[in-house]
Amino acid sequence: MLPDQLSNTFAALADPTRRAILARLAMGEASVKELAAPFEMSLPAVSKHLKVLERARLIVRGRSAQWRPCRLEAKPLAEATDWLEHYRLLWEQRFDRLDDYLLELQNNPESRG
Amino acid sequence: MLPDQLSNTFAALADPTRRAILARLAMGEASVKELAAPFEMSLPAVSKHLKVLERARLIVRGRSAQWRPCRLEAKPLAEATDWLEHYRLLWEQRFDRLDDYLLELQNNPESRG
DNA sequence: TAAATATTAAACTAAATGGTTAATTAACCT
DNA sequence: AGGTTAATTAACCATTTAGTTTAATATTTA
Repeated sequence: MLPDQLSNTFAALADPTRRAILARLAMGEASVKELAAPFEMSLPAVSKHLKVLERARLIVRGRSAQWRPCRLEAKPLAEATDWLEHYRLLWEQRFDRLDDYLLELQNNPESRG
Repeated sequence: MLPDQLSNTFAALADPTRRAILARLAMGEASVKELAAPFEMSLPAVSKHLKVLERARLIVRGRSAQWRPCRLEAKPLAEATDWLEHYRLLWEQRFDRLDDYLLELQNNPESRG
């Protein structure tokens, strides 16, 4: 299946290096070298991670002399957050109902059925 | 790198079939066959998706005769949501600051620098 | 023009993913 | 015991992923 935006976003988030890069970019633009600094892996490896983030549209890259500064793109991340938030509500509803049931059971054990 | 919980969670979410399964499970427990029904793929394929969800601890499986009902496990999903929410705040802060700056620039163009 | 810096491309490898079909296990029902 | 239903395992395949090292490209600076 050709992956949709949401799948690409979650796949991009499924790697600690890429999440750290996004966290850094939340502080503002940075060059590839700056982004690579905290990691032990090679520069091409970081470059590949950036390409993954770019293909998933989580970052955009500018150009300034020999640097290619990266900038966060918030929208797809917001969509992923929304998806999770939406289902969070459903799960919590379910747990609320379960809580209600357990509470009712305590107060009125005969209502069980 | 051996993947952490958060990476496993996002990786599990990076597939539309698995997200649909989670959405279904938000409505309540279901058997493998029930979960497989909406999809065109084979049962073993769905079984594998469930194994991915189980390994990522997004679901737990019970046992009842020949059925193995699946149930949603909310906690890791909540952690993923929290991660995104946390950074959502940072991004939005940044955009707020940018808005402020652009607004100030309009009102007082000489403040640029 | 030549050297240095920043970044990507190429070629390779090992492991993981997502799917298939066929066979197997486990529990139920006659 | 034998058949049916539910689900997993096994064996296989193609593609993707995450990393490596080496080489190439682009831009600034001396």
